[in-house]
Amino acid sequence: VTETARERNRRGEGTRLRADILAAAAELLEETGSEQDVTLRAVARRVGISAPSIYAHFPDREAIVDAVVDDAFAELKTAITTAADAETLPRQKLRAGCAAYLRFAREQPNRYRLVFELRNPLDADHPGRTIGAVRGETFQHLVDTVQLCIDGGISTSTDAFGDAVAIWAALHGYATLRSGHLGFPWPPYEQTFDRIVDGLAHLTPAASEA
Amino acid sequence: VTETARERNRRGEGTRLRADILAAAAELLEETGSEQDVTLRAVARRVGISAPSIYAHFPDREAIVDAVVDDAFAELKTAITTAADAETLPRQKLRAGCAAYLRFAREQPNRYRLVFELRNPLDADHPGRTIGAVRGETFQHLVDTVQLCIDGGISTSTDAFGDAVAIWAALHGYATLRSGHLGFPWPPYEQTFDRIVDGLAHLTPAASEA
DNA sequence: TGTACATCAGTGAACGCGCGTTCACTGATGTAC
DNA sequence: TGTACATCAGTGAACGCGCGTTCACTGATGTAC
Repeated sequence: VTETARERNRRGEGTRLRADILAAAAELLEETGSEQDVTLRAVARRVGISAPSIYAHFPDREAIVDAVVDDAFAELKTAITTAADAETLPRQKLRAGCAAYLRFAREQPNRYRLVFELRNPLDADHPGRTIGAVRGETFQHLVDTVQLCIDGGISTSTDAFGDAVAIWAALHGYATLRSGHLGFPWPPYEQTFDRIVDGLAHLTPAASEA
Repeated sequence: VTETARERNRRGEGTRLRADILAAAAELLEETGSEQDVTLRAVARRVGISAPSIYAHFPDREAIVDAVVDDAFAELKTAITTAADAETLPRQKLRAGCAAYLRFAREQPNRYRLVFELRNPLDADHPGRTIGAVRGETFQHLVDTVQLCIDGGISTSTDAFGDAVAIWAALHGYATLRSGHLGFPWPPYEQTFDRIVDGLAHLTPAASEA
């Protein structure tokens, strides 16, 4: 698979290559589904450069994958908060945020998986790789939204944090199983979504909303 | 890492090596966490044989991993059904089965992950690898147990299948996230378990049970 | 305006490695007579 | 009971491959004077 050679960057535009490398790595990851298949040489081939050129922008192969993960998580956070902020009612904020989460996982299943599964933030082999602040903030956003529902009287929950954990787990499991087991007779998408979000957030029926 | 050489099998006991290979592969998988690290040579090293010896028992490297997956799933199914069958009340059957599922995932997280994530039964590259009958039967066991709860009047659900899907997704998500994100401030184990099972199966409070 | 030159954005060849797989083989084990 | 031999359970060396990484390099681009 030979890619078209790319034009050499002009002076001072060396950072453009960095973005190209990241984009190629993300594509490669999404196509192969395996972090280990995102090889330095494969990335270079896709970008249209020689392999050593990558070392001007990343210290080693791992750093590329780390950067892809950081990018992906930032994108996920933006998708969630943007969707939630567009709504005003607590119930709709919660549902919109969760829907955005699932949409990201559905549209880029392998990139999603990498973020949550392959790159264990507490990987024993990589102690420096800690759970990013972005992750904490994103989860906190879910907790806050559940709390909004409680305060708004549309959730009978008494523990926003505990419910947020259950919702996150259920959404994550649904997203990964659904994209992985394509032959399973999945019920309509909305139905399972409703069961998970409404049920685990202890939402009262929608009709009761002011 | 040199392993102790093993004794040569006596005649007619060639199949014992097959079992040793499988056990070594399963261990290796559990330790490394990556299917791709279960190399033919690494397995051979661990068993204490030369690499080519494996070809007497498996046609290629992939076949070893496939066999590990089949073994693991059979084990998981047995764990679930055994736990559920030991109970008589529908509520306890459901809870015991789900608890056994989570226990398996907790004790052998990487083997569990391989079964549900890495080895997509509908992998486009391996069309012959279909979702085994064992998988269908195991999920059906969950559906049946939820139905038992409905029939026994301790669940207000009207759709055992749909609820089983949600429960499976939530358990799977909880299992994988919890074993992967060790730094997260997880609530007590039982609490999340209760939220997921009782909530998604629409169980009535335990006190109402006859 | 012309030109020497420093710098930048890369390249090409090479290294050692572990891998899956093949091939021809070996030596202990059991069996036929 | 003794022995020739077929079979079984493996082995050791070798292959070609793609990998991450290193090294010395090149040639276009911009700039100082």
